[in-house]
Amino acid sequence: MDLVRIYECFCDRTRLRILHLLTKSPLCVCHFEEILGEAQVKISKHLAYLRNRDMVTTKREQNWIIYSLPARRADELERNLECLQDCVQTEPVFKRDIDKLSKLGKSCCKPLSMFMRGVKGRRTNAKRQSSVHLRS
Amino acid sequence: MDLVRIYECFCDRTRLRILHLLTKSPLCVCHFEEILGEAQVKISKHLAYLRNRDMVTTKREQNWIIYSLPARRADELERNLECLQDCVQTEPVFKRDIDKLSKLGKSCCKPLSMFMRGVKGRRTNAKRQSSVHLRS
DNA sequence: TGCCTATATACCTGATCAGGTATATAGATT
DNA sequence: AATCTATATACCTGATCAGGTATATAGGCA
Repeated sequence: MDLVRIYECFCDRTRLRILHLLTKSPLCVCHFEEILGEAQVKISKHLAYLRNRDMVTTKREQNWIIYSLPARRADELERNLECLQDCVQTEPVFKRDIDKLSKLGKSCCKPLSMFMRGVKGRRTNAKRQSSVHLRS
Repeated sequence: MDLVRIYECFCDRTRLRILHLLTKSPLCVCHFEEILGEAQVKISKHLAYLRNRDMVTTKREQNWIIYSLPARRADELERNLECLQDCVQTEPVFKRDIDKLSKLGKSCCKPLSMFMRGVKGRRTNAKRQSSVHLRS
């Protein structure tokens, strides 16, 4: 995977928040709308941007399209996602996003736990992933 | 330092190569021209971009402007520079740049070793210095 | 003084992008 | 079948950007 491509995906705040959230859990568009507080079209277009660059994968679950990080990630991507998780601590908005994520519950479409079936985090961030309680 | 700003600086290949080189050594514009094989104006404009975002600092040394990474770097920047150094191994162009860097010698302006010590009063005997030692 | 060298900047063009409004589409539901 | 819901896309605008050409500038030097 092209390094510059990764940074292009990282260099917009909305996309960075989306990717950061995805390191914690697969999510559908309405989750992002809810957590980021942004219009559907804006979320949708950033997701398309990421999808076009193989930065996220999708699957349909009834009415919803669930976005995930790809199961197999190039080393560079994995490293940068880890770096991102270390770096966001200095910027409150990312923490707030995670907060909202853990409080989502059933406020929007399906309980998150549904989306996580058959999705496992990868080695290094498995620990981090479990630090957010996603039970509905 | 704003995370997104960092990624904006990283998301162009020329800038990424410049920053990667700077993790090894301070360099002047003609060094970049030589190593990257790009026109002066292109290098200069990317350096200005980085300078405007406090990603690099400059000092004048006789005829040359020496670019360095800032001495004190925000945690996020430092982490991402380290991550970059880990990541570039998959892309040959970065390795080639470092190769060229170590072979620069006197082919262009001053021996690198000059730039690496914070000299101010050494103009008169600077010319005698011939050997190049690169921090790796 | 005036020229030289290294570097910066002004200006132009075409590309990409972010965000908005309006509309389309695919699958689910009735 | 028609309709509803979640999501995607077409189209528009203004901003930023990359790269090119031409020119400016600052300091060193003859």
